[in-house]
Amino acid sequence: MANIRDIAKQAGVSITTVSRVLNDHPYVSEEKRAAVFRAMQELQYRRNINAVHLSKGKTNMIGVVLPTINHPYFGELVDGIAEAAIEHGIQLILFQTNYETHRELEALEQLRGSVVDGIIFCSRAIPLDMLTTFKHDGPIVLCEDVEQPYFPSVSICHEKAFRSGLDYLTLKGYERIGYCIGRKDTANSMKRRKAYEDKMREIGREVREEWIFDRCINIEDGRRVMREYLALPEKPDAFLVSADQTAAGMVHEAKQLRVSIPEDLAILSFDNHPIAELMGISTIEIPTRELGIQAFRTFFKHLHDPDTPIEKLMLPYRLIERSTI
Amino acid sequence: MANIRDIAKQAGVSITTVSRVLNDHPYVSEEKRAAVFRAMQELQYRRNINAVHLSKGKTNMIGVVLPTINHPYFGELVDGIAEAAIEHGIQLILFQTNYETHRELEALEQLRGSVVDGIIFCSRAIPLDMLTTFKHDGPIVLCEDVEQPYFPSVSICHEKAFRSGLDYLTLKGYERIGYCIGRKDTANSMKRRKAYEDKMREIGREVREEWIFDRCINIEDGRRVMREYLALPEKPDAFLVSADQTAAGMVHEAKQLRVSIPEDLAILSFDNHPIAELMGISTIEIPTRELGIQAFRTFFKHLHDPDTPIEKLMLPYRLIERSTI
DNA sequence: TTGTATGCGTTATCAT
DNA sequence: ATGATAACGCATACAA
Repeated sequence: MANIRDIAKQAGVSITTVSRVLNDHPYVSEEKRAAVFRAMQELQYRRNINAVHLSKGKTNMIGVVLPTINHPYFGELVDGIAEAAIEHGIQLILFQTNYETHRELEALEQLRGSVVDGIIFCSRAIPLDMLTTFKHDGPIVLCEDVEQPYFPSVSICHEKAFRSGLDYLTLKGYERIGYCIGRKDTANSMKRRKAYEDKMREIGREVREEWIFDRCINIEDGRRVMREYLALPEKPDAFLVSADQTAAGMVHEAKQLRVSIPEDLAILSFDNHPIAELMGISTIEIPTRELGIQAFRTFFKHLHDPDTPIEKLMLPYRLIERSTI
Repeated sequence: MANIRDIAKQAGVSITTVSRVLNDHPYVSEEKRAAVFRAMQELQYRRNINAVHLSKGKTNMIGVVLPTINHPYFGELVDGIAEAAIEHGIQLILFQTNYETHRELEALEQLRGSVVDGIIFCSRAIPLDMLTTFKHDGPIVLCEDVEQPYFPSVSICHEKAFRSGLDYLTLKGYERIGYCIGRKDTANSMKRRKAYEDKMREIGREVREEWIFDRCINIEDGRRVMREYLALPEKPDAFLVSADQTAAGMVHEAKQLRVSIPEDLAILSFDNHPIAELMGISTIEIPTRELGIQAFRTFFKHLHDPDTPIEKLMLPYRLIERSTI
């Protein structure tokens, strides 16, 4: 592979001049510029980007941390991030954590080792105080509804959204309400629990732990919930479900188990991914793709101006009525 | 940021010794090793991986080229690739092409510029002869059923699979068969067309261009096909559809348009993604995730032994009967 | 077992 | 407008 030195020799100019041509600097005569281009052509020159990275101390890459890419929510989110990133010539490097915190730490080490210029956490499992350790290694953006002054974040207001869902359910006459969340310990889930507890208090119902289902992320989880629902001595009459995928699994399993939806059990979920429309699931739309776009924009602002104020950006959600309520 | 030199000074050893400790080389006395570790601790040392990359001429990163990550097929494929990659400490960098060839070229330039050690094409649009130009810049693996001696590939045998689908349809009494494919010009699609033409000849039916639908990838495409189907003066009685997503859109739109499936129209699709089960779609399962795993393994073999013979790996498919036939 | 010297390919600084 | 040279941070052949 020809390098910048070979080009310089071939074109009869200095290395510096070649570098100037490479980087569109002014102050290069047309003749020399042409000579450099010719030499690059002849020698099939490609610049070694690792050398650029080392020299500049930047890579134009951003780390994207998520549990799995194979899920509509993260697929849409990354799609949004990628769309915004490509406009600025920034590449995405993927860190699939499978919910393991040590994988998140690996990603952070990459930030510290300047393999990436920054990180967007699509989902976070490691404690915030551990994260703050990496605060000065580059911009970190969170996609979650969490109270903290250290990192910018982008999300919907999960507490409000969950509350809206509960309001809608009670408005429709349901009061024996259970719910499903992804991971009990995430910020988003804690917000939801708070909304739930508040609402139960408001309508004079008690919180029933056996009506709360944890680890509900994909379709199979929904099936499991439905089977467990059936075994419940006292059953809820409605479920608020934090992901369309899970709701889809519930609806499908309900059909097998001859549970009528919404007669026996009403379901309201979140996301409004394509599957929700296909299966007629009532849901609260989360602008996932837009979330990704905004997450990147936020990252980019902080990348170029580290003094950008830490903001918590909230995007709107909206309820979509279909036939599971 | 402290560098290797600072550590050497602090620990009172040479740079080489530090490097040896860093890379787990033998022949370092315990005292010095300890001293180095202590210095690294004290100075909060992290090694700059870009420097490692430059020095080694490798990055331990692999480029993954695909049109969009936000689609179950590519989601599963990447999931498989990632699973295998992580075992070998290799990172994924994502190139979303949106089906634009210049984006694929950008990815290839990154290979040439040694930003990535190799590339897996989950979907390819640029011509093969252009691709061969990059043959010596690093291993390139294709996930398509294409005849060529230059690159290893991993796929199912689309011609046979499509033929199986057609056989099954005719066995069930359908002969007025149309089909949907993703992109007319891909290798996979051309294989399918061949299978279709052969079968039509075999059963004495002519190929009807208006029964062939191009650009069928996602759900919305399926809706479109269904509407166009309804406007057809003469209608097929069955469709072979190259993606569950599209089939799902068709089934959903059919319901709206009061077309009975399978009475008015039978549908057999490919993939067996979760949505196929949820919607009861008969489909031919493609082991997408396994495809990804094998694609990575193939890449990895070629990375470490460039003389590995170029192979075309074929994975099995299987038909799953549900209720759209 | 340890260290010296050199290379990796580019950018940046400072002269001229 | 152009060029010589010093970083950038690490790995490694070679010497000791």
